[in-house]
Amino acid sequence: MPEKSEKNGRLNVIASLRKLISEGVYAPGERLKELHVAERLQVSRMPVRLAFRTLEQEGLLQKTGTRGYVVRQFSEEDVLCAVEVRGALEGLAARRLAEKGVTEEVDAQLRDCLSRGEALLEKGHLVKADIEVWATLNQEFHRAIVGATGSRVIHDAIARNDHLPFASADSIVIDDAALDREYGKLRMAHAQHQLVFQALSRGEGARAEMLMREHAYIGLRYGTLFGLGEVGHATDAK
Amino acid sequence: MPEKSEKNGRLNVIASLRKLISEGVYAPGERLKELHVAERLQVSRMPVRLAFRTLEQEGLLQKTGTRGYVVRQFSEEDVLCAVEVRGALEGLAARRLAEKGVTEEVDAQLRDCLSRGEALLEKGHLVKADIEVWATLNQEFHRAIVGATGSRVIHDAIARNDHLPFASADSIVIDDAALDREYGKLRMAHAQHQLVFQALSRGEGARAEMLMREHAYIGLRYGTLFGLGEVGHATDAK
DNA sequence: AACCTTTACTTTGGATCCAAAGAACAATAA
DNA sequence: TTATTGTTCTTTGGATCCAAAGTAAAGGTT
Repeated sequence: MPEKSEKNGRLNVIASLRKLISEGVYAPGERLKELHVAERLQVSRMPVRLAFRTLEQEGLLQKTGTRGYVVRQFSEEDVLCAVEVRGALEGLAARRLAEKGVTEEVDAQLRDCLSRGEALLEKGHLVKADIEVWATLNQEFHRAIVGATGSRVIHDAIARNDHLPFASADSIVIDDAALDREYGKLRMAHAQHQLVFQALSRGEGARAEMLMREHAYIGLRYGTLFGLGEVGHATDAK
Repeated sequence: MPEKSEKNGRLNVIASLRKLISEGVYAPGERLKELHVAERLQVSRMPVRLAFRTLEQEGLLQKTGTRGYVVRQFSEEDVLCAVEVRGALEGLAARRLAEKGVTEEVDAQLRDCLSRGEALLEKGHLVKADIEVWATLNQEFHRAIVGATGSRVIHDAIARNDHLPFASADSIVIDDAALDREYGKLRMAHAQHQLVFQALSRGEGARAEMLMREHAYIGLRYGTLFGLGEVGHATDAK
């Protein structure tokens, strides 16, 4: 049972349902009934209906022709496509930012992200908590760039495509081998961030775009990056 | 008062509201109240609430911090961004299709669109009805390409970004000068379609992508294309 | 007279009730 | 025995009611 918001004691039905789906409680392909979900979340059917509609537009649910919703299932190709879509859009954002010029504030933000990433790398290895640190860091870096373009249209377009279940970092299994892989992936991602930052600073729009598009592929599990096997979950949040 | 659906006598609240907004009945920046809209459309507040949520995700409405929704207003830069977003995504679709290879069925579809475009051009001038013919034709061409990629993820990403009010062709003023401009624009668009088709047929992915991205800009009013003045409405639907 | 507090009203979000559409099942006829 | 039709039940969509939160206004106090 998901916890309610402290602020008003209300349950965020959308978030809860999204969680249930990404946890696999509602399996891909499964039919979702309003009443069933409502009872499970202890709310009435109305907020569930609203949530269904939202999640449909996010792409998590699919309206069946006749009636009702079904949990959408994603193929490996879907994952790759989602990554490419994100790359295309963030690439667009990067190009615009480079052409527009990086303000001092954004420059400082990005530099901060990079130095924090540097600090993480210097330790030479990762512990479990570092994963979360990196996720936040990475998110900040990307958000800063997208935000700095100043275009809500682009920002929203990216946000709208960032709801697929494999875009969450929750499902990483953390053992030593995984930490090693993560470390390698982190090194790569950090290097790419540096390059993107360089291109942005120099105002090299086309290069910034290209680098950002390439960078998106790191969302696929590192180690399977070049073979594209086993791409069930990406870990490069946002 | 919008007409109800013949099928079940029900009113499509989302479509009606979208129409009201694009017609300017609800002006950009205006606060939208559930009750007010409900009374205007002669429905209860519930479907309006559903519609608000949908239209918010489409980007037509904006949730204000405190409460309520506001009709979103789009700047000229927003229009340009939306065009570039579409270009980026359709470019992606075109590249994928080229790399995957065009099936005979899709090849036939595209050829059909091209020959119908050719027929339209051969007349040497346009009449009012031709505008609609071209709009359909153009839509078919783009839909065929996006559909042929076989990726719902990409398809949906494009669909989600195709709801902005300026993406509709309704607002073209049709006088002789406008028809002349449309004819010129049509020639250009047709030529671009031909090039895209060529690249697709040859399996030239990068080129197809580039051409498609460029083609997106024709969504801005032709004649103001190079100066980017007066870009309030685009006419290249879908 | 200005500011703070309290109260009333506006507006949104949630719950329950009702109607209609679709699906499943059963019964009857061929 | 199978197919078709009618009936019942499930499930969704809409309407109305209720509660809570936020806003505005009015009155009191300093």
